[in-house]
Amino acid sequence: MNSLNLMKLTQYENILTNVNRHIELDDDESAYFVSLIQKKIIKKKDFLLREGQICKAVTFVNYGCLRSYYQDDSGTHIIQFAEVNWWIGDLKSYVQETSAQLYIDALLKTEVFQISKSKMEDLYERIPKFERFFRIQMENALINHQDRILQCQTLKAKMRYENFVKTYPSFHQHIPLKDIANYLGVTPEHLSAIRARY
Amino acid sequence: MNSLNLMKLTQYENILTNVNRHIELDDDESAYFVSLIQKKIIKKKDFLLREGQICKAVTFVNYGCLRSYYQDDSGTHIIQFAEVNWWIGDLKSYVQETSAQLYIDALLKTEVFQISKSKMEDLYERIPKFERFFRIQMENALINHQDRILQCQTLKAKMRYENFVKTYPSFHQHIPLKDIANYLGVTPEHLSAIRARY
DNA sequence: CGCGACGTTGATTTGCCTCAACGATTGTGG
DNA sequence: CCACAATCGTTGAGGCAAATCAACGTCGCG
Repeated sequence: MNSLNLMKLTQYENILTNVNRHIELDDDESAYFVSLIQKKIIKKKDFLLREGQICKAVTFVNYGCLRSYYQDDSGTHIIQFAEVNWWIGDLKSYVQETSAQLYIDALLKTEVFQISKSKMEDLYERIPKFERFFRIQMENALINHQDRILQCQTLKAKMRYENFVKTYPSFHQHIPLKDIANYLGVTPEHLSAIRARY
Repeated sequence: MNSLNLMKLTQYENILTNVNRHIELDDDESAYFVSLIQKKIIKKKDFLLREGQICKAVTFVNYGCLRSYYQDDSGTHIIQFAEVNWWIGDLKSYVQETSAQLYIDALLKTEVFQISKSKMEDLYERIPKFERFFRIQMENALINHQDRILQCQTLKAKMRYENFVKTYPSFHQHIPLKDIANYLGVTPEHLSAIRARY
């Protein structure tokens, strides 16, 4: 491991730490992994993905904040926010190689690390541990989604909002109220009314 | 491959076909895989899992129909139905080894194949392809859950019901209306009213 | 500075829930 | 095999949570 490699690794600290929560990489593996990464800066309000494109990479947020949403004639529907250390993408489009149904854009200036699908396949081939990593990643995402479905069906808007604030306290900083309302599945007016009642 | 093994494999046709949708197994691998399976019959209304237990296995439905639900003071909330060729479990409990929040019971006499967590770990060790299989499995489940969250937030009960019927036409056979209503997040009365308006 | 986006408030409407009552169906014990 | 109970689907009346529509003040940004 030479100093060039070390330099390279420091800027990838976030993502390496994230990966190391579930699998252990030695230095060569880390170096190979980061060599697959493509870095990208997205300006506020710019798009990382648009409906109709094919989502060809998995994305990790190194700083900033992204938002994925679905759009139809009845409006936009926010699926997910992704801050630092979150993964995001249009999974369906990525897996099935069909056109994306989601838009992904930036609420702030955001830096992401992307690994293309073909490089992901190389990665799985060369370091099979990553199959495990992304399986665990998917499992955790699935658990969160199950919780969200449950909440969406069983809780009134007030409780959903309180849970949201408790679960993602940091999201409040960047995310406008109307987006939180949208994510929670209520109108901004109604969320505003809820907050007015402390 | 001797005839004993062949005999063993035929009764595992469903699950092997299911696995082979995403990964290819040779005969030895198939034999090893099925050797990990524990078979279980669940009578109608009996439980496969109860709240508070730890979910120690992944479950595949060979025939019949299961139902997973969450229970609290406000009642029961159905998370999922699982017919033939579906996988089911309390993922959170399984992954984190915490007590289950879900009940799983049978709507019909049901046969399941189970693989315990410790055997799953052996399986991942010995046939790493299975990491891939379950990663894909999780990805697909996640895609479904995303769709469901979207529907739950954007569609009125009538549309949700129509989509349900279209997506899972076979579920109608076994599953009582009140359970479908519960799964969709509406009252049986309301669903009944919806159906009355053709 | 002026425009547009955002958060707030209020009046009205609506989708869905709650509660209650009633046949029809299923299942169970005698 | 029947009688009875329990469960299920349906219908209707009344109530509530949240949507819709509209108006208004504030703020950030070009």
